[in-house]
Amino acid sequence: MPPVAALHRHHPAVSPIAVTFRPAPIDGIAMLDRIGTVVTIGREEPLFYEGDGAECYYKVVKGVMRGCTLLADGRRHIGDFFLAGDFIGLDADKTYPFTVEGVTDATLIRYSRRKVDALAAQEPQITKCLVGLMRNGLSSARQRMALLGHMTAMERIASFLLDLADRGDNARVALPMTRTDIGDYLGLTMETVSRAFCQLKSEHVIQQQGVHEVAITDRSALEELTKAA
Amino acid sequence: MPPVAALHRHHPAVSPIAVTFRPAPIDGIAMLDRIGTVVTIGREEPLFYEGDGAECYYKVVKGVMRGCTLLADGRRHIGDFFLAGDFIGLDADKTYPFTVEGVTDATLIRYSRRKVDALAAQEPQITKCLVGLMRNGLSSARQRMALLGHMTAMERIASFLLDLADRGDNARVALPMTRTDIGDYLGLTMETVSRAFCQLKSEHVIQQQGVHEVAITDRSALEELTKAA
DNA sequence: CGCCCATTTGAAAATAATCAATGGAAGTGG
DNA sequence: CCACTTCCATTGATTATTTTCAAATGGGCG
Repeated sequence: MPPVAALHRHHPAVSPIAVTFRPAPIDGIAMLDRIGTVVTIGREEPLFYEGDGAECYYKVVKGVMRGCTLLADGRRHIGDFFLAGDFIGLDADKTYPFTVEGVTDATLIRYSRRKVDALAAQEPQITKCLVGLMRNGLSSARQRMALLGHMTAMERIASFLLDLADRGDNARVALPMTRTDIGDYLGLTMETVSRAFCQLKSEHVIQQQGVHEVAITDRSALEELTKAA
Repeated sequence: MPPVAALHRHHPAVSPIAVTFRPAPIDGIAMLDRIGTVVTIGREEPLFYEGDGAECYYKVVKGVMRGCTLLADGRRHIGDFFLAGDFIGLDADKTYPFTVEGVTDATLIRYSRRKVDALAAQEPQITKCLVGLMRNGLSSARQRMALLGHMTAMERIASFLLDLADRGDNARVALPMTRTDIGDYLGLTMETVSRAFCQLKSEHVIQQQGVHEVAITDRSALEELTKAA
């Protein structure tokens, strides 16, 4: 149930307070898009590195990105997968706290933070909107902590699949990332991830169309597995 | 290294933009305090429950609070310990996403959200301040995910102790919460927590003055143990 | 002073990690 | 277009860590 990616979900349209007359109420994100520019990133290509000056926000339009940090002992932690609609960088202070790379080829919109701040100063809707996105990020972070702290391998995988299912073609789930990526995201090894998938397959809960796509054939069974959270 | 509690740290004084003349620049939090009221909570007493309408923010003045959720299988997850200076409820949308209870007797300041919003509409500093606090929350949530996903029991305990040490009397650490609380916070069982403490004690890394206070005698050893993150 | 609850300690069981080898798919270069 | 190479995924066996179950200890509070 914990949403896969943090800073997304255009939350239920902000109530349009008509301070000045305007042809139609404009959503905060729509306003942002006016100052955005398009960026494309290739598979395994970095968008920015941990420690880089955080000068921009990004929104994923197409493809999947991952945010990861290298731990002191060489292990890699994936903090988030960013799917279409997700925002990247809202939580950065002066510098980005993690590296972001393309899991697939991807298209993003880049928003200069300077410009966003300027716009936000005029349009309180923008700020409201960004704060809402951050709230969502905190909410999903909280759920993921419960997952990482208290769930078994199978429960984590089940949650992960349901999250992805809820964000796309319910039932047909794309898994563009590697098993290692999934492991680094869920706090498991690649082998454990693989075994969990195989078990779900053998129990006819999912079907696999190649390694990077699964069909959920028994959603309720998956939901049962996440009952721990 | 992951900060124990999320929404705190009066961040480096916001640059005072003198829009109108004012005797002295007033920090966002100081402005907030004017509309706050004091609340006291006893040990094991709830401040609010998960699902309650989120009508207030709180700041801890004295004592320790915990934010917890009950998982579907009966297990309990502690999302955060809130220490003096920490804010509670900033991440709530319509309702509080977790129950908050006193670990010790505690004193808090309650801020009506309605009033805060009204004040924030006039004073952009307030919003900046709140956004900064949320950013800190996201930052610590991220670090805690890495901890829960990738660290061993001993590494988690070491991180936890260092976090607490960094927030108080460096070296003399108060542990008002039970071993079970710590376990529910770190994703471990009470027994594992106890064993880790005992091992640290036997290795002369810490000393115990009763169950609820430890003295760090070898900080660098603790830091070494967290090298995984 | 005695009871109760949290903590500590011990032993057994379960879960996931690690080590190791095989299988397969995608991409490269001839 | 095919063969080769490389990387990723799967599978198996073993090991390590943590949980679970159980019992004993000890401190704090009435």
